Amino acid sequence: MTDKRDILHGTPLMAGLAEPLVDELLAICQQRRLRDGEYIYRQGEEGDAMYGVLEGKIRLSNTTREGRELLVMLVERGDWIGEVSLFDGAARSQDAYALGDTEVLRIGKEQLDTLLEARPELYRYFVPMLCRKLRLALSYVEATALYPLSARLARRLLDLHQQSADSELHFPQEDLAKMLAVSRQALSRELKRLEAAGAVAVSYGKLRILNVDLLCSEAVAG
Amino acid sequence: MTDKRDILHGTPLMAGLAEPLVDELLAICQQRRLRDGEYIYRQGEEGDAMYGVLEGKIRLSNTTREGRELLVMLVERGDWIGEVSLFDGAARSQDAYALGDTEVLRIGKEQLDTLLEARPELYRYFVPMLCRKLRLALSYVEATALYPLSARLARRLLDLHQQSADSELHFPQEDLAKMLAVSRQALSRELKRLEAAGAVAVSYGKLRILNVDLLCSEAVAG
DNA sequence: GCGAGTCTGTCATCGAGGTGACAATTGCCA
DNA sequence: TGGCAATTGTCACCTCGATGACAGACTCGC
Repeated sequence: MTDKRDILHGTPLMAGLAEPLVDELLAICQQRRLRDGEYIYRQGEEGDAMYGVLEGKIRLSNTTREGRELLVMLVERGDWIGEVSLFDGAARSQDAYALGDTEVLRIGKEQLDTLLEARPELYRYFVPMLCRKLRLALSYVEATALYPLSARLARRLLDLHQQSADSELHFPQEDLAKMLAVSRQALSRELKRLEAAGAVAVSYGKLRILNVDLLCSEAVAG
Repeated sequence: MTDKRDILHGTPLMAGLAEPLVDELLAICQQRRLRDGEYIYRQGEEGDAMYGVLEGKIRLSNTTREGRELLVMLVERGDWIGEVSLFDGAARSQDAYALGDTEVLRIGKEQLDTLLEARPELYRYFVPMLCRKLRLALSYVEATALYPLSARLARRLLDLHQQSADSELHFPQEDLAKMLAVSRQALSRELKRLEAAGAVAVSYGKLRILNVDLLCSEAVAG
């Protein structure tokens, strides 16, 4: 229970939420356990709830009819997803599914609406969260449109490095490729380049950031 | 003055704002006239105000050191920009400059903060606005990553068609190319294709949407 | 310790779209 | 009306990254 509490007013979103509000939020949360690969929602569905990650990871992705996939975001402990559909009433814009066994908090639309009605001051705590996501999305738009793979990779590595506050990134190159929407082969080539330059160390199923400054200079090289 | 009033609680954002709040917002707005090409702010600067368009257009764009430009958004009457930097305190993520003679409302950071302090219920009206921008940005990320130029163009034309509620789009192909971050030549070729198919009519400095259904089918074609 | 499945490195081939160049067209203004 | 700048159409050439194929490396479970 202190667990849930930490999630709610720790980490990025809802930071600084007043204690009584945390309680009221906790009161409308249901805890749910998901098995690896289990879907939370799918693109195009109605949005009936938002979810916060307690433990494990959630993949947010878009997939084309032909099966090409874009990994929009790896959602980790303390992040919330699905709130946009609750606010604007429009359909889910991505698929969301668990990566490994995962524990989430679920807040249903009705309960949230009721709480927001009673406590409109809660709205303000969603603002920083939306701003953060908007900035992230805009930076992806910019990077994809204007910079070559080498720079985009460096940027993304820096993002991931900062986000997880860990120099070890644990996922296959395939996933990183899907984040950048490039082929695994092209990604592998770029990683080798970065490794040769001493910026990262690549090994089976993970990679380590060695030199942040080097990555920064790669990130701006045109 | 009724003018400003209409902008504030008309069009997409802050719709449904209660009358007294509109008054208080109007009270902290300064009206400003901009000449063609005049910059409102530049990428990397501190954000000290947000702006709403009364008349004319604002271009939001990212530019690389080498001069390649991405036209993130054409901001029109009733839209607001620059609010994200006020909320999160981080730097401007795009350049913003007037396209033609333009009239804007400016709300300074201090005044907004004061008003938000006094009237925290105002926060909730920013939420739909942020959601809308986030969805738009995510749809661009998705489209750029997963779909070929032909589909992205069709989607963008549909977006612009809906946004301006006008079947005539008045800007050179060069601008449309910068929105999609492709070369003018490639865009021209695609437009010719669409014209041959009867979806649009292309002429000097403008184009007309003729067949929305046709564009829709282009938009999903892999 | 062995085999199956996963992950990584590398190659040849191909296509979408960038680049540079140039002609044709249109609008605008003197 | 004539000239100039902006816009558009089109072409040849090139580059980046996709694709498909395959071999080697690593893990994990039996």
